[in-house]
Amino acid sequence: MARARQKNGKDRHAEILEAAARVITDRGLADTRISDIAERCGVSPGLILYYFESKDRLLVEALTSANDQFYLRLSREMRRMDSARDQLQRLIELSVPGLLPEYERLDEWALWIEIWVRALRDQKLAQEREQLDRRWRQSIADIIRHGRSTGEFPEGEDADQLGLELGAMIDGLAVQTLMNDTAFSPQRMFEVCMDVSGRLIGFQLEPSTAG
Amino acid sequence: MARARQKNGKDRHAEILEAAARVITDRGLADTRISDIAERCGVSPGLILYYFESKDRLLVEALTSANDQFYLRLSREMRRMDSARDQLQRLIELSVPGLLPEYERLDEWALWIEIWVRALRDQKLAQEREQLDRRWRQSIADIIRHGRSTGEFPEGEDADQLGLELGAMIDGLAVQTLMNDTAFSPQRMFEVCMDVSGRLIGFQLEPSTAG
DNA sequence: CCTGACTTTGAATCGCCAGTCAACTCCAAG
DNA sequence: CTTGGAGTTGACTGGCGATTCAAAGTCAGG
Repeated sequence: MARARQKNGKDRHAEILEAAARVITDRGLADTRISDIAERCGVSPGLILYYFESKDRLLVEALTSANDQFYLRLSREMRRMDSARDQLQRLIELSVPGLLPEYERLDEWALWIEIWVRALRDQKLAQEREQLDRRWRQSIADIIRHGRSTGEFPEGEDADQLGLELGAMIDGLAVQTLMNDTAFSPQRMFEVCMDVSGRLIGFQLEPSTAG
Repeated sequence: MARARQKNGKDRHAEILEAAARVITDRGLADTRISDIAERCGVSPGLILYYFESKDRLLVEALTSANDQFYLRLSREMRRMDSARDQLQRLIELSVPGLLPEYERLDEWALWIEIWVRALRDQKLAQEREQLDRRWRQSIADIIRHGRSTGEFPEGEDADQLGLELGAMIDGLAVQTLMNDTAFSPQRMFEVCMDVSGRLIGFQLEPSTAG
């Protein structure tokens, strides 16, 4: 019920959310106008407010739902893999801004930073953010636990703790990478993440690409 | 010359920059109005634009100059200490949002996130940011080099590389902490940072507070 | 072919705020 | 005392953009 598809088969609600996420990525939250979103959907500005109570609500929903989709994609992939090491590698790959062209990445990280800024003053968004972040750390911790149960990884520090540490490092590095720091390429971020993960979790890295 | 003090001894330029930084911290970059800044200075809105070409320039300058001051404070403190371990600990203390009340911290990190967001679309600010960040990693790397030269720290991975890794982790954790994540206190961040630093650099942590 | 609910439009309204400006204060120098 | 320039004020302008709204359009069911 609730939000059914239109006659022509489009789900306007979702369509607008996606357009909004794209516009935010392009222009930044602060410079996103309703008419930009409308334009991207090929509809009139009025329609946007027909589907969303206000610009504010729309933007917040767009930010979180984009993140949701990233998470869904991630966990779908994780489920398909047996090896914890492969899972970890894939998680890192997906986390490096601009590493994989395949998914026409709309740079989730840019949205993520916008969430941070806004969550500082928006109670509701702050809670959502915390939820999303918990899930993110959890994914990492789960991989570690999985690896330990299969013997791929040695026992060691608390997995949740490691999830926190690695998650934070990935966050920090992703920001650098997103900023296009000249001292820093996506490839480099990938290597650093794998390397530090190896040292903190306690497994050996294959030398180079495929040793 | 250039920017001399006023008759009454005030340096309006600096005064406005500081007020701006404060307002940005309170209200967020997006909701900062010229009149807010004026109000905080106790002057009329017109005066703000008498001293700064435009709101935009003022805001950018406020963001970077606040960060500058953090750096100056940091390096001043570092110079006073001999022990690399003490330096590292102090650097981390200063980096944890809300750990030290002493410096009426205006939460540099909140400003830092605003810089990230804006640097994504502002070429000039992007360059400044990179400069500031380089300095930040450098500070960490310098401490490590210092510690190795005195024998406090063992030789190991490239110091600049470690600076990058630790810097990123501190960034990531600082964001979590700033967000007031319930799973996360300033104290906890401090411990995690010290712990991971120990493991990555290769020194032993004193057990607990003062072992 | 009607009817009415759901969609869509685009023009009109409305408040807000950056930036402008003419006038005023204050002071130092002559 | 002047005078001139820096500093300061606060009212005013202009444009922008969120939101509203009345008028159309579309379509399913009767």
